[in-house]
Amino acid sequence: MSSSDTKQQILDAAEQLFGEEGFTSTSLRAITGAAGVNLAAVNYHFGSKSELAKAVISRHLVPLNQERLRRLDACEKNAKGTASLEEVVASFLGPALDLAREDKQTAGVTRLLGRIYSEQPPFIGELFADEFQDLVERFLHAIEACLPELDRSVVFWRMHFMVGSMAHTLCTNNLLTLFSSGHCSMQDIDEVTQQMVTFVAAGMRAPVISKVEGSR
Amino acid sequence: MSSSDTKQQILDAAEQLFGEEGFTSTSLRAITGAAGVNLAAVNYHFGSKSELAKAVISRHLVPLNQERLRRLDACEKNAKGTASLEEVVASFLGPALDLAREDKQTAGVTRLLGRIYSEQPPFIGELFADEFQDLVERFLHAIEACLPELDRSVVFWRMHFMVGSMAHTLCTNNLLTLFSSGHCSMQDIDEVTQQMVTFVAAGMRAPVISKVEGSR
DNA sequence: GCTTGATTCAATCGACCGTTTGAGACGATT
DNA sequence: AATCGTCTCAAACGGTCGATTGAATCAAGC
Repeated sequence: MSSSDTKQQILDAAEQLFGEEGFTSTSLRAITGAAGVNLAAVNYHFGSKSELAKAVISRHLVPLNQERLRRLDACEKNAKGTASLEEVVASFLGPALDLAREDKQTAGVTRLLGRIYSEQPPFIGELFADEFQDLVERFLHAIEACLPELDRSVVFWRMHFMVGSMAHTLCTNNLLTLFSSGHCSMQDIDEVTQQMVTFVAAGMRAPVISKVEGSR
Repeated sequence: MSSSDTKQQILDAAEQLFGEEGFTSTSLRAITGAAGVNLAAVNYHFGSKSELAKAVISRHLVPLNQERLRRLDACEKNAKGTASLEEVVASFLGPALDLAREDKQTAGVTRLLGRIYSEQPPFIGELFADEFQDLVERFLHAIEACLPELDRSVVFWRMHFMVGSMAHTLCTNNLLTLFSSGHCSMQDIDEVTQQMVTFVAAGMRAPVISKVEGSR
């Protein structure tokens, strides 16, 4: 077994188990056991459990965010300037839901990516600074271009709600299946994407309530 | 120190630490240390760490869901039948955000309640069956009454997105403050509530895209 | 003042944790 | 054939974990 084989086996097993049980609840012994490699291999190849977790997340998060920007570029280019709000929202949400497509049975990556927001191991902070700063700025401007009448702070809030809808769907879709007695599931990713884009775009377009009216 | 004093100290400390660090990352020694009680007191008063977690969550979740239903009843009664969509949505979101009001500095309950969806300790399953089944049904019917043209499955999805926006805001609002360079924060809960209700209600009202149009 | 039940306490249990070690296996290079 | 990195392995390290024990403490009832 070559070096890279072992690294891949560890990454695959860790991704699965981190997604199922969370970061702290998953032991290196469980990971190496599932991967069929020696316990010491994690520290040899990755240095520590935290570095392994970073590697697991980056492996999918970096290409995901690249694809988001690629799709945003594409639809801005098509529109020769300002893309439609639905296209912008779909550029953000679509690639994330696409990850759930191949992942339907195991739900490893899906749950993991949905969970990175609410977990807060020490390494999460730097991850956001590295991977999300540019992304947020690009999408902020794209949405502002679609909705010029909105204050920037309102756009921030609505982007926050968009991320919440996505993250919640990625990591707790089984809950919805339970409550809906099976009527709603992640079987048809295209349908989920359409539902989410429709909801979020409409929420983004909501007229702002003036402060005077809101507080009387 | 009386028996109930010790129980309260433990509940308070556990709530705070579970919210900050998560369930598995928080040790009984950290909890009893912060509470100023003996380590064995947790197992004596609650039986186990899991039972303690259930008690911590129920202490706030049960009154929260009661308040939601109380507010829903109130606005349905005022409207003599069908309440407005904004009122229904506010009945669900308002009480949750109100918890963040007293909690601004410590963020114990807030983060904890936002996290119960994405964490999945073994006891979470029964918790949903016990505490959420009725609630979901009541709000489902209230929303369906406001939006009779929507399929039930669409209403389920949109309720799911509403819960996602709320949970994400409860447990990761510091992230939004970071990205928005401090322009958005949870300082003014009334404003956050209004932002969220506006967004969610507009998302709920979105016209459904017909399947034919969506797939061509 | 003694008894009784409820509570607190220090000490300890076995299990599991992440990490480290040093010896061996393997393949490529000389 | 000997050498040298790269990698794997069993074993062990010191610590922390949740849970339990049995003795000490306390308050209330008689």
